[in-house]
Amino acid sequence: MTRRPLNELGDLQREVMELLWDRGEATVHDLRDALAATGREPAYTTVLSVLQKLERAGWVGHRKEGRTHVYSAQSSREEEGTSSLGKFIDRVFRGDPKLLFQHLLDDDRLGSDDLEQLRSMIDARRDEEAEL
Amino acid sequence: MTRRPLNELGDLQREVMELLWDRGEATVHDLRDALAATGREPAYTTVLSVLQKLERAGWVGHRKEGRTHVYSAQSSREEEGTSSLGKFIDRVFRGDPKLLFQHLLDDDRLGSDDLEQLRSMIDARRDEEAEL
DNA sequence: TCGAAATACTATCTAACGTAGTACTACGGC
DNA sequence: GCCGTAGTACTACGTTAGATAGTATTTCGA
Repeated sequence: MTRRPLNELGDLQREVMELLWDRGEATVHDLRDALAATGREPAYTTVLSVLQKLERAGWVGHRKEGRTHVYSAQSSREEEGTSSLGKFIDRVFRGDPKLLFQHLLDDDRLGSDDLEQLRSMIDARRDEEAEL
Repeated sequence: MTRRPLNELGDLQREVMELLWDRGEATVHDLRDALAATGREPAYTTVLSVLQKLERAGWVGHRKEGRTHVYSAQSSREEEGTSSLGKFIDRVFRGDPKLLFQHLLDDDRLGSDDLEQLRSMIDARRDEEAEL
């Protein structure tokens, strides 16, 4: 079973993953409370079901603490971001990251400060490569 | 009805869109033949159904030529790429394009030539901005 | 041992894709 | 003018997945 990328998870699933990534680990109750604070108020069993489904799909794992299950993400947000990004580039930009980048630049989502930062990031990356 | 982003279309739907973008326009038969060439062999009515669904969702339009419908994309691949990218960044990188960019760099999907190109792209973009 | 808390199991509703069959329409040849 | 064929419209089905939540079962602790 190939797992769907992060951006294709359902809203509740993604929110749960975000919470787990932020907290490291959490019980069903923790998550339910956190969700309640953001307006959603899912039933306890709803959150549990979501977690169990995420666990079957390999997104989360749990350990036992007494009788309660403490859930945590199986992979980092960074890893999921990367893998999700890869699939996204394949689908939308035919595997060409430069195309994506071009869109990013054209999209004036980035100010000139941002552009400056990007340059530094590229340079840093290049230095890293030079060291090898 | 908010249209799903490009990366969330089904495989057949996305293939059809790609074909339309490549060709400008095409009939059901054109598309069916093109798909057959790539291994898929959907029935004529399947392709038609997909097109009709895409049309309802605003992805494609058609004009009449005699009794046949000639389909074409309603928006450019560039536009769809951009809008799709926006949603993707929101979902996976919490709205921060720089985070995405960092992933791109770390992912060694890009060689040093590519990095050089990115720098030029940034500079070009900066020059554009300076002109305003 | 008994009750409360937690999880496991199961079910329903909705939406979307892919697939394709059947029904209807209209042009073009005879 | 009729009829077949090509084309589209309509409809249906199977599958998958998410969101939701109820009921059944287990187990810890007082």
